[in-house]
Amino acid sequence: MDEIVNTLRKQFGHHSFRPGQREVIDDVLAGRDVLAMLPTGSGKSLCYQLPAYVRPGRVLIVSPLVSLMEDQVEQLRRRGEKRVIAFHSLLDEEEKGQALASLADFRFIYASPEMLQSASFLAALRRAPVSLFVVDEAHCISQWGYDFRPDFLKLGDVRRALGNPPCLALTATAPPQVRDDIIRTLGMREARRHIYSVDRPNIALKVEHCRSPEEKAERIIEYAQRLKGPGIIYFSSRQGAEEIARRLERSGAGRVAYYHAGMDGEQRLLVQQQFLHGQLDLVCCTSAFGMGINKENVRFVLHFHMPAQLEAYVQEIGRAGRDGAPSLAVLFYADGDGAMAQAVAEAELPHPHELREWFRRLPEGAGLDRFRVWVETSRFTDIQKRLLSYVLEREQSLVFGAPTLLGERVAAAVEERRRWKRKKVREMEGWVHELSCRRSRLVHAFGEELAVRPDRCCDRCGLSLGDYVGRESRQTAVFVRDWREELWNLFFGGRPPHEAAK
DNA sequence: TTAGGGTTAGGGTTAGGGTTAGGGGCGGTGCCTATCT
Repeated sequence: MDEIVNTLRKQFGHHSFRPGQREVIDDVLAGRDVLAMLPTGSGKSLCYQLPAYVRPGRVLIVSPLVSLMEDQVEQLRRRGEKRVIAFHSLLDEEEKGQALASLADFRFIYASPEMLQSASFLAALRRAPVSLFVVDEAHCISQWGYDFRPDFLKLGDVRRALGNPPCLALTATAPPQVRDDIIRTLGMREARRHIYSVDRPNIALKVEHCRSPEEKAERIIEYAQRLKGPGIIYFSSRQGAEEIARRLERSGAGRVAYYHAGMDGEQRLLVQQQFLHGQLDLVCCTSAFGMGINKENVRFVLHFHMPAQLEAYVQEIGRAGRDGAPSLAVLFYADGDGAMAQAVAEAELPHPHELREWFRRLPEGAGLDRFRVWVETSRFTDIQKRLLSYVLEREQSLVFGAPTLLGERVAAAVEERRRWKRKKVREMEGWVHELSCRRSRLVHAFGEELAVRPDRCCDRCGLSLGDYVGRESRQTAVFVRDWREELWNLFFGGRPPHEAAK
């Protein structure tokens, strides 16, 4: 038996690979740069975890969310791996110092792109060389890097600073343009691409046109009351999510909660845990409820608002039906939703005239440091400031003595981003107004042709909702457990021994 | 002599009151660090 299969059994307790894993692992072990697009729930993390047991050296995993890093660390520790650490802001100074001093002892090092901008962290990584550079959820490079979190775009420089170790980029949803962008940004050479379909045949697709937001609200409540749960309802505003959650609760649609980034961390964690453990039927949320929500049996995903791009839509409906059972995705659309999606998407981009005006007022002959101070003290929003700082840094080669020229450059970069976002919204709207099969249109946007059309495909192919209706599994009251049982479950999982014997 | 009640100081934790800036509904996504009663 070969060494790789042996490691799979010994370390992970599996007897065979899922589609794609073996091919990716072989290329990683051969030291090639790899871009892997594997469907959600296909075991992407195995693609870098297994090679770490076959080859010596350290694996650096760049991850977009602290909660994702923590999940992975916990999973590895449960499997008996002690040589694992996550670097993020929740680590206190002492822990951080100790870990930096003994970095060479770790096998898996998780970090955010922001942390990788820290000079001391990079220096420690250079002393304890990285043998594999992994970027998890690599589509964030394109989706967030150009405005929201520019440090994603600096990952190529980070990799270079670490001596260009082999690179593995992992994602579940990246259209061809985004794949090229990931490869370019990370400076991958002759990258092997392992691309699997984004299509999820067990999720039926439907769009409902409504005349007004109120009509949408009523329809959503009707659906939520009748459909088999559990389900997720997405909104583009926090207020909308809270409001509909309250109406749903009053209407007796089951156990409902809302979730968005405006809540404190503890509340968010509680809702997430309750949903995961089957104590909630419905979550009304913004896009904050996303990565890291791994629940097998979500039966439907509804959209009150249209997301600003197809990739986001695919990611959000992809939280349904991970167990493979029939599931439903319905998007509710009213005139003007496209404009809202655009407004939300563009809010973080500064207006071109505002930008030109700001640059016009700057004195001539200043260096990068002074520009930084001006950006900090300007009236742009925090996110706009970050975008400005990034573009300024990128244009360093330009003569800083000519603010108007620099202003034109920055304004042009921002305009390009605005055009890209508009194109994305138009593509999403095009899908909403599609007259023939929605599934083929969706996979087409990802550069695929639809091979097999499932029986329950989409509303354009004739879809009966009867299969998704029924509430027999829905509980009406919250099941309150004994506190001893609750505590036991929190600490050890399951029920206490004397309870289990009953 | 001893059990039991009361008092006090000191350490640790948490909830929420107080202060400030900026003024009109207007949307979403998260890292990080350094400050506070």
